[in-house]
Amino acid sequence: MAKNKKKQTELDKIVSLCRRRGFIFQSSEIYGGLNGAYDYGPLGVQLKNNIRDLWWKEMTQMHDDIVGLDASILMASKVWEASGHIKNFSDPMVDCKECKSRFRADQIDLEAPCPVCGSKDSFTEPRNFNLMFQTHIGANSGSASEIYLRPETAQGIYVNFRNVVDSSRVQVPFGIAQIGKSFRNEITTKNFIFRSCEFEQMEMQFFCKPGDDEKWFPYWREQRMAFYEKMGIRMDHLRWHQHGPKELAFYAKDAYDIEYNFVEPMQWQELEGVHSRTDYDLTQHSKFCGKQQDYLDPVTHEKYIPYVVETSAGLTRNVLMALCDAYDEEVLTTEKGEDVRTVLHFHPNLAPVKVAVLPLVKKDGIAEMAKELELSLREEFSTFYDQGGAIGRRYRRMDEIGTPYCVTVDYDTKEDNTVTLRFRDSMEQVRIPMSELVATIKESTKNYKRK
RNA sequence: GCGAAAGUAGCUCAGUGGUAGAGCUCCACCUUGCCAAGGUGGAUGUCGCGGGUUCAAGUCCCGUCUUUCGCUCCA
Repeated sequence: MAKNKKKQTELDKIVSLCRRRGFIFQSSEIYGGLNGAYDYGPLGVQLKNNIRDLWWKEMTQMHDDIVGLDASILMASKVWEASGHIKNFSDPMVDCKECKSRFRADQIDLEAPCPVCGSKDSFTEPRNFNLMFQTHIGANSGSASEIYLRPETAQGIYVNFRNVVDSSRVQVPFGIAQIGKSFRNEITTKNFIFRSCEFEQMEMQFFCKPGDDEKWFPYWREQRMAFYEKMGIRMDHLRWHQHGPKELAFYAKDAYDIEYNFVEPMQWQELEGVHSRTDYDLTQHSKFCGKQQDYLDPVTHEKYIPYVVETSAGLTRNVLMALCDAYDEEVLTTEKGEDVRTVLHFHPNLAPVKVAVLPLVKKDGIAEMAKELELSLREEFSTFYDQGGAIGRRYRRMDEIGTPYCVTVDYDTKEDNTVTLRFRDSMEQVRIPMSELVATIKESTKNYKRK
């Protein structure tokens, strides 16, 4: 009978909103659901695509020293041997038979008593947990055909380093950007889409001369943080976390994470990593494939294996961050009493629906006029037309999915071709000629500042 | 994967072995001249899934899947 009466956390509310309004659903829900996998609904996929497009534009279009790539998810198993994933992603684990606690075999003394319950000789034999998804390529399932779904996108870039250098007329220093899915057999999935088995990464590997990484590493840290400011994220919710010696991966020279202060109960969690990876990856691939993955400087004729500065952001995590950052419940005092307005303060560039067109009433040709206006705006913006229910109710529905602009057509529109433009954050409205709508919305988007 | 708790309409929940419920949402029509909750009508469920006990199971038992919290891990 003891019901789960724990109060709903901020994250619970966001999960609920995502489901209710069609942002994010659990995978395979009609079959009871699949742990750690999520489906993006009509609004969710648009939000995700908007973030993805902003990142891609920022990294490739705005930096002429970065080129794009889309590598295959399936790669030769040798890639993962070279990268160290096969060795390092298989953590041998032991369980205590008494208290059922689980430990990494390499992190505890197997001869000592269990650190949790103190039982002696209670550990199971170490067992491997490979965090990489494994499958077989080809019809035969022999060990020769064993293959993995990539656990990170970075290796797809490293193994194409020579291809890009040989075909693109790029010169070091330059970067390769890639967006794509990665897969990890996480033991525990947690916090909604924050950690899932299938996730999307937005990565850029910047190749530079050894030593120059000292310059590029701070440069990219600054660039990446500036990106979030452009996205309209509240900057007091972002911070840097530098990896201490113990956190640092064995190959990394230095590593910073951008952390975001997610809503309760998550708080500060990693959003993106900016890591200095030295020549580790290219050196490893040189060894394993037998071909030097090096670079010949056409000017100085120096030959070297470049150092790498990596920016690696989770697209999936960015979606959750955008939702958390935007989510707000405003208490409004109206004539009818107190009213709570749920609103997503997305930057207009992120909002899945940018402009809603609403007829004030359905009759007297108002609806037809509004529909026509909506059609004319489609070329410029993602639009939504809604004629159902009271006008205030329709505004609130748009607030809840983060639509920044609502355009209302009324009787005056028939007379003088003006419409009301209503702003989501301030709830203010201005009366403008229809002909100025596109320019006004674009201008407002450009100057958008999160309250 | 281990331990604990939970799963009933799109959402929040009531229903303690005897015909499946409420409020909100949603849809249609009316009303509505700019910020939710006005009127009338309507739709929605293999009570997570599978098995068992019983004349009878949403309710009791077992398994399973999912969710939440801890352990472990992490872009």
